[in-house]
Amino acid sequence: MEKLRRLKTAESEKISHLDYFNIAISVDCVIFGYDKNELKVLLIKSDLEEFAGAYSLLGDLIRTDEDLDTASYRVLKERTGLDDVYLEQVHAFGALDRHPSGRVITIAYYSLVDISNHKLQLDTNELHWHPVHTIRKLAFDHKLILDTCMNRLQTQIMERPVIFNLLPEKFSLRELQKLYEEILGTELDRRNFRKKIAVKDWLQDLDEMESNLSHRPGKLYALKKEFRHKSVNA
Amino acid sequence: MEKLRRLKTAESEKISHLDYFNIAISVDCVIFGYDKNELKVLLIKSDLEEFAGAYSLLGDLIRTDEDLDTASYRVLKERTGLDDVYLEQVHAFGALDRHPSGRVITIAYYSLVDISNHKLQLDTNELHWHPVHTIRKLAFDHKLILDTCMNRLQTQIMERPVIFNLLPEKFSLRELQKLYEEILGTELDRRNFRKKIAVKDWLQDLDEMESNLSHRPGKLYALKKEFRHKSVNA
DNA sequence: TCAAAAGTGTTGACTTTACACCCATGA
DNA sequence: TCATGGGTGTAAAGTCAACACTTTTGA
Repeated sequence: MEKLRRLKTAESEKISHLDYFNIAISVDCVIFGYDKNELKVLLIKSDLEEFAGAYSLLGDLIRTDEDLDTASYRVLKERTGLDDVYLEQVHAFGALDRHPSGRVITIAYYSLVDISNHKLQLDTNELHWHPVHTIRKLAFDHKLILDTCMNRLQTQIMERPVIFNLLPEKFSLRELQKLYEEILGTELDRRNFRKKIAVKDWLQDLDEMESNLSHRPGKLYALKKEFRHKSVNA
Repeated sequence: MEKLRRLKTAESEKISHLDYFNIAISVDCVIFGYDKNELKVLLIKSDLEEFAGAYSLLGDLIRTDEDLDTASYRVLKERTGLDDVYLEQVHAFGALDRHPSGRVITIAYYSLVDISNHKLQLDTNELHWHPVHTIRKLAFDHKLILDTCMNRLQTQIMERPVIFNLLPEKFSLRELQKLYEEILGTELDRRNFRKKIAVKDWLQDLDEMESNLSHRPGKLYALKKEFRHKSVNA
């Protein structure tokens, strides 16, 4: 009762799979920024007739010679000129009808950029920052993707030092707290917040103070060097 | 300085994208089972010459007419005959060299099945349950995928009632605790464990007892109906 | 009567929350 | 001198971890 089984070679398998090579695959990036106490996301006017007037996330088809993370870095770099951003893969979306051009499966990433420190050329290409809380609908399934990434961001900021990618290198605890409150949608007690952050031991005291304020200046901090990672995998 | 911009139609975009339709996309399922106090994963002998002798996860290319979750359900059903399993998407893997046949991006799922309750026809197709802790290497990047899914499982069981998909409908608290310990790789205090589970309020007391044991029988419980979901999205 | 596991509460350590006053700065 | 936010500690509540004895069953 022994069974003989022919081993396929990779090459023969490739041929038998050719049928399946007509699904396209893309990355879409939820690019978060923080400016004037508001969490924002970078959107572009959709260039598809089907979604005329609607905004969409920034994305592109994946090229055959780049892996997933590389593809999303490329999208970010091409669209914003930035390459020191935080990137994290969140989820794959593959509903049959999610793209009117045909079958496109997309891998969603969120990324965090420090708006203030970078001057994007936004005016040139219909690219704009939109306050996250004002966004009601987007092209494709991008609202769902945005919400999924927003949830992920909310859980991540409690667990790992990612939020600092949204801030300038030097920041005060007040600025940090405001950002937490904006992302979580809650108010936090100042004393308890400071204790919680102190325990995590993420921050370096810079021995510098804020300036140009109409009130008592606070100390400035920076994220400790050992936590400055640009992305997390798996 | 107004700019005129031609809107593409979905159809025209499709044509310009044809170049990109030569990346294949698959799903791979980490199918966990629990038997004889061991967490196991269902593996198949790789049918690629390049990985002769190695085992791999169960996966398949995605068909053009099925979405991601459907594809992984299909893989499960085809390979195991089961369709009442828990499935959850975990991560997309897309390294350039992860598949010797060419560019294949895979979406990894983990799934949980109750081994005892289902008789798979395992002998027919080189499909076997392997104790998770004994697995050192797998074909492709499947060891990485397994580890990623294992981590996800560990965090999920603390937060949501997913673990019950590995158990028969009726189980004792001792069986449940053993399973937690096996997945987490730790020992748990019995009294504290029972308190923790009680607080979560996931269980229905069946007013039945174990039987055929050579020691004092324990009460039997079942997961409350409202928690019996077969998968979670996003 | 032995072996095995069921069932059950309390204490101390730790963590989290709520809360108020004085201080430094620029307008 | 006013408005704004900086900086700080404590007490009470809640959560978590450690720990032991009696009971039930079948062999």
